[in-house]
Amino acid sequence: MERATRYSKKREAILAAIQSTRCHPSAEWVYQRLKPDHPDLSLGTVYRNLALFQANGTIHSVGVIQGQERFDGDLSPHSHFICNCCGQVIDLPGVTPKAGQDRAVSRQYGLKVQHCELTFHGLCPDCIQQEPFDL
Amino acid sequence: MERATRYSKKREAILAAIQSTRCHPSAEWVYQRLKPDHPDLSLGTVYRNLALFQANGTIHSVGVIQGQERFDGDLSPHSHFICNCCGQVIDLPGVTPKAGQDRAVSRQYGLKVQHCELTFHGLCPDCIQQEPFDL
DNA sequence: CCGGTAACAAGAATCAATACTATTTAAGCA
DNA sequence: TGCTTAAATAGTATTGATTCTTGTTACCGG
Repeated sequence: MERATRYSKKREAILAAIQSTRCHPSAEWVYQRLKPDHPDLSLGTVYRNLALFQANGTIHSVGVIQGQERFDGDLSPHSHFICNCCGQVIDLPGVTPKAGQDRAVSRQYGLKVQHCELTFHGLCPDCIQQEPFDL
Repeated sequence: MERATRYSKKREAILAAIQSTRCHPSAEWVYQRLKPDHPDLSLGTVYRNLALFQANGTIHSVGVIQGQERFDGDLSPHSHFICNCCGQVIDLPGVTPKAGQDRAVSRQYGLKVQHCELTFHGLCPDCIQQEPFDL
């Protein structure tokens, strides 16, 4: 009684788009990116497939930034920095939570931890320059 | 040339509502909570003041969960667990990132880290029971 | 080739969040 | 206390990301 997932060219293109960029795209970004090669692509299809990829763990959500959900196709352990000013997301490879912390939390609180994320917020190099005064 | 911030009974009530609960409320929750005592409260006022509190660091955002932004009036260092099933947020007091990691990231990447958060995702005790099969 | 169904496009609907405008009210001062 | 004025608000309209609906297309097994 498995729900089959058929092959689809659009779905493949959507996944490829996410996995081939480091910019942590939104649904709209993916849509605009694929539009030229897939003129009949629908925004709804992008949303549907992003949800699908997220559900089966193929991609992760970085969270909602300035009103739009942002995704990440890089599953290697790393953290993110999010600029409070421009909304840019920067990868922080090698930056991770304490080892075993997820398991410790699961045990201590009776939870089933499936994912753990460490996120930093502040100003990116570009925005630091444009902010003459502090904070 | 400072922009004065006048006293406002509604604003005080909104802050009190957030600080007096452990449920990490949304704007809508605060609105419904205060409605009985403040029949003429406007949802816009709730949003405006939540943004104000967030801007001056009186409250923090937990992030957007199931389409609604959730807030936290507890500024003590702690982390959160978010249930992927019911959206409940559970406090994890004492659970923190590695000490000094924010400063290390700032230095290493030339960023200005203002805030750092560690978040766990998975199933809460209630939802574990209702999920007979894994994940 | 045919029937069943996943995937899809297009557009409508939803709804959290924001913007707008007229009104109310806090705060300083005579 | 009464006056002034700009912040704060209520109420309503609007926005915009996301989801849903409907009818169509295309893949797959038989």
